[in-house]
Amino acid sequence: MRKKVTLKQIAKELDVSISTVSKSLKDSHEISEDTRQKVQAFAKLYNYKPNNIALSLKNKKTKTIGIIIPEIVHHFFATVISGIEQVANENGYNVIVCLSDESFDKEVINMELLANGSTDGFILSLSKETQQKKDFHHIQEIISQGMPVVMFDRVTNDVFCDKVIIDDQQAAYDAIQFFICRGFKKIALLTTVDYVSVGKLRTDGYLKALRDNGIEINEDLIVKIEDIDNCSNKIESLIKNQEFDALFAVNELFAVTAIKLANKQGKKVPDDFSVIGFTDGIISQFSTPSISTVSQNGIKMGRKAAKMLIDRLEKEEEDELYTTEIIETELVLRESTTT
Amino acid sequence: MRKKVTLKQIAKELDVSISTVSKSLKDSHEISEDTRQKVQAFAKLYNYKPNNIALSLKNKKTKTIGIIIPEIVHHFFATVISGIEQVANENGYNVIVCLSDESFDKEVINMELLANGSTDGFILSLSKETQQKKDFHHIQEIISQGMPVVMFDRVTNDVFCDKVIIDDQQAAYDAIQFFICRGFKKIALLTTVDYVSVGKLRTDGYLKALRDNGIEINEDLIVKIEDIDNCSNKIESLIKNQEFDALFAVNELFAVTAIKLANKQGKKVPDDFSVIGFTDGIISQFSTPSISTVSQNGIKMGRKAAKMLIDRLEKEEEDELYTTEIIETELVLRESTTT
DNA sequence: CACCGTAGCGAAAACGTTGTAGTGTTGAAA
DNA sequence: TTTCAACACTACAACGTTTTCGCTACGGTG
Repeated sequence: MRKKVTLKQIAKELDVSISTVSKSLKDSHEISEDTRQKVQAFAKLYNYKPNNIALSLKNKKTKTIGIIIPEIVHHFFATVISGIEQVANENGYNVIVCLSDESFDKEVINMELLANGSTDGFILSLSKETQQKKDFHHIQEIISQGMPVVMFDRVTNDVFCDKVIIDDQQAAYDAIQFFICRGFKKIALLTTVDYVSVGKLRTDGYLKALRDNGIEINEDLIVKIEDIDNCSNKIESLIKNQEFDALFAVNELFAVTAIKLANKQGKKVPDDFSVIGFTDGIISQFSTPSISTVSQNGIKMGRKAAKMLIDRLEKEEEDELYTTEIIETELVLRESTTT
Repeated sequence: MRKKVTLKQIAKELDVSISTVSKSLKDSHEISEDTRQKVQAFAKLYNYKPNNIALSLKNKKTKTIGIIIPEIVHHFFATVISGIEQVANENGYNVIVCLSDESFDKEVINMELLANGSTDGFILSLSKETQQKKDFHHIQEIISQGMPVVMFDRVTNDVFCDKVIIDDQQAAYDAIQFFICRGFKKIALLTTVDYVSVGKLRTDGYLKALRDNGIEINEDLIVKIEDIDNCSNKIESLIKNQEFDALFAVNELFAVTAIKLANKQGKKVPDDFSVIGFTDGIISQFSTPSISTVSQNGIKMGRKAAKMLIDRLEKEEEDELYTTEIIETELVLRESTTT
């Protein structure tokens, strides 16, 4: 086994001081041509690479970004990570990923763990439980220690930091507006319970669009789903008992589930009603019919978030001017809407 | 801004030595009750937490696992990460994720970067390019430095280390056997080019099953796809020009694409032909018809891989006895196969 | 009074690195 | 002959932690 070689070992072997080795490898002009070459040759031979941990300790910089997300088995979050990783990589940063599993405690523990020297900053999306509790002291604490934080998608106004979001309300509004322009008036909504910030915003957009067009809001057409795993009966009863010509779902899982349940009842999308979902994931793309959707562009969100964080990390004077970037969404039309 | 407090600062503040502070916080009996309490109270007040980097440097352990995968926007890999993270978390480890983007160079660079002190070990799945080049020196190098490596899914026999795989050949064999038992004899295959190890193995399983059942192999029914983005014409011509009653695809993307293209030509799955895919991803679950598939259980693979790595990390005597764990697969039957 | 055990604390080394501040030698200018 | 700059190199501190070893003072024992 060939263990990693250190400066000290090289120094000992060549009978020079550690400083000389360090400087030689950095091509310092303080060191004679001769010694430099000797050291460099030796270092190359033994494949010397500086120890990151030692560098981190010395420089008080880890070149590592901490990512805290609710879960990774979720196409949107995976794309965001992908975007973050791209920019991180371009700038010589690594990413360390922690999953909160939608749990407040895990979110807190993970953040505190990473904050003790492991990362230079955070990019995070709040867990459901955190959003419900509205307890953000762990994030406040970390920010107050001077560690930059960028929040994305599931954010809160209670914390001052950089944020990257989409305009959820506007995006939902646009989707509904699209329906209305197509002549649909009875528009159903599949949404989450209100404490999920993005669900709430998308619901607001739905409501606003209806109101702006003078369409009466029918509470019977609005289904709020707490748990995706047993929502079937609620959706089924909507499809069976209510009359509507279009359906807007705040995520693609709701959308595809609705389509499947409609099929079971002999109703066809888009013939019997049109569907627009949210989040441009794999499901929307590959389901039959493929689903029209509000595309969130996770890659772009991730890239933007990483850029904001790194920008803040690399300029020394820290300003308190936090910005909120809004990533534009796009209505991607597919087979689930009639044209 | 309240910067993180260090032992030194506490020591100075309380006018004792650093050692005393350290020992007090560790409840050492060397320190008087009085001093201990004073120090602990102060530390709590200022929310002292030991610096991970300093600990890593001292202990030569980072409690971090490096994960190198081809891409993250891929349900299977995401589930594996999720599994790894679970076990890592249970054992006080963090995970640092690097994406190779299927590029050999990125794989090498990322590994070398992380190997310089950032991680205690690696869990990795080979990039396509690496499999093609068959160049594994970067992995060998890291293993020879005494850093444990666990490979999963896309592995190679040329490297000696722990591995977690599924029995790709057997799984494919079983799927084909299932078709044959149902009376299907003309079975088409959508697979990858041969250098992708898992694609090759699954193809082998297909061939073996046919041979074992005395069914002649018809090369016209085998389509090898290099690039998913422009494979449509190949698949279309298969569906149009060849006659077959069942189709086996080595991943779910191929499977769903085939179904969609069949629909376009007025053929229906499973009425015109049955389909079995590979990888139990979201697509298979939610497409219409939902797709029967060989489930890989990424979570289990991830958990197993993490367990193997951590086991090796936590026992000091290092043995050279590497094992290869085989995660059992499961044939999940859905709507794309007739019963 | 000499010796010893011990309670309570501190000094210092170590992990691997970098950068600043020396140190000693040489050769040339004054 | 003295002075001084240039050269080539080394010592040391620092990052934050843990741990071993050592020191001091005090009380008890013979």
